[in-house]
Amino acid sequence: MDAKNVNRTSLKRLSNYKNVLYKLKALGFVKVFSDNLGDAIGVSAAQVRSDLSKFGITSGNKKGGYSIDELLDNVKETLGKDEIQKVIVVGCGKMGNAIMNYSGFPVEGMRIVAGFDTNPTMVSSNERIPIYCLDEMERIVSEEKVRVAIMTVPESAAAQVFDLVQRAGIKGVLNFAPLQLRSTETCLVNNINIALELESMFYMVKYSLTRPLS
Amino acid sequence: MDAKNVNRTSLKRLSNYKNVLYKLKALGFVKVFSDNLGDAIGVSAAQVRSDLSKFGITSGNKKGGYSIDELLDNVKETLGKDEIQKVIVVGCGKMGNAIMNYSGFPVEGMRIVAGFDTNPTMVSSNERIPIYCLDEMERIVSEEKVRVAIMTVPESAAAQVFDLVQRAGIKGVLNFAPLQLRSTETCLVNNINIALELESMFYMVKYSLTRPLS
DNA sequence: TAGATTGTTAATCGATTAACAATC
DNA sequence: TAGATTGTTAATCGATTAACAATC
Repeated sequence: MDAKNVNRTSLKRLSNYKNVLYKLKALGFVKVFSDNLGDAIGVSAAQVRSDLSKFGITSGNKKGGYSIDELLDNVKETLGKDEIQKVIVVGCGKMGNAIMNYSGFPVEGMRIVAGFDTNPTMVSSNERIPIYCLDEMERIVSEEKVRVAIMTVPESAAAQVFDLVQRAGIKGVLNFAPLQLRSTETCLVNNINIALELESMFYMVKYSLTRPLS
Repeated sequence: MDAKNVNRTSLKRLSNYKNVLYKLKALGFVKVFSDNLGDAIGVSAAQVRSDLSKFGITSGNKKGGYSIDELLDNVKETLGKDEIQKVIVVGCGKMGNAIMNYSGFPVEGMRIVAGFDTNPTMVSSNERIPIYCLDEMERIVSEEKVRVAIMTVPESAAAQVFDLVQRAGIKGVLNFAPLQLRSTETCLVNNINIALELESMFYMVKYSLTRPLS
């Protein structure tokens, strides 16, 4: 695999291919062409083949396309879906609770194991997920071997909580706080700023830039 | 302004500059250099100047840098923050309610005017925002002159609701449903897929790709 | 003035696309 | 076999960065 070209964009496409493959499989399909996969997520067939090749997936059959089962296995293995991916939610307000109850996560392979809050008496509406006090984070993260956290805290708490999260040994953060956190040497941050997304949307609409977004 | 280079990435950076400028202003600063702005959001000074220039903002002063007030006015005008930006939330489950109560939106210039749901008897925890039945969408959107919607519906309803949203006259959609919607000729879609973001995060962490994300 | 910073142009970098040999 | 599709290489495209003239 050509690691230098692997970036968030190509990874998200790979995840997307996986979703499409599951759907095709559910519909009873057995084979798929790069052309079909491209159509399904709105990219070119060349892009699909280039992506798969980049991740070292070359199970395609000239003329015959790809076996869905085989391709799915390869993609799942590449994305690490062979093992269960644990994640914690830090900040159990409305947004944190919404994510803890989010139905869009794939059933297999991804699991929210705990929530954390300054006020842990608030109970997850999803009773299966325990909520702890922030200062128990290091213990739980270590015990459960969690490496990824979702941060849904208010802006005012974000910087301080990010320190805590890093000290707990978390290696990757999906940050929903409206504050751009910077990746450090040991912890990777992916910022999702809803206000920013919305603002860019207003602009695009205002100037009728109805071309597809990247 | 050089519209052909305007894309979501540069727009989000512009929004980011605005946030930084507000913070600097609050701290009592009067002047700022492209170098400072770049540091603040983690891009180069050249990128900052290139962005501003692209949006037709050339209020900089050689040697003196930029006046924060003047630059802020220019950025706000470019982003259309001179007028109030109305938005509706379609799907008032946990995620929809979390967004209706989201504290990260700038106080000025951005306002959620209504929520919509198949079951409109559920009341917004934020009492200021009324919740209507889906079939009232066209009327409200027209009366309130809304152009942008946030979609927080289950995957199973997404395609159908997207049709409804388009028929109501919405021109831009921020989609949180775990299903990639495609932009049409008249309606621009920005997909935010939390599961996808999380999955790419797992991968990056797994291979210790702790380089900053794009 | 001398030093420093902008705005813009040219150079670089990286990602997407087109083309095509290999081959089922 | 002939036609079609992969995997990869080369060409293209676009975005970022470096460089620098203009100038405060």
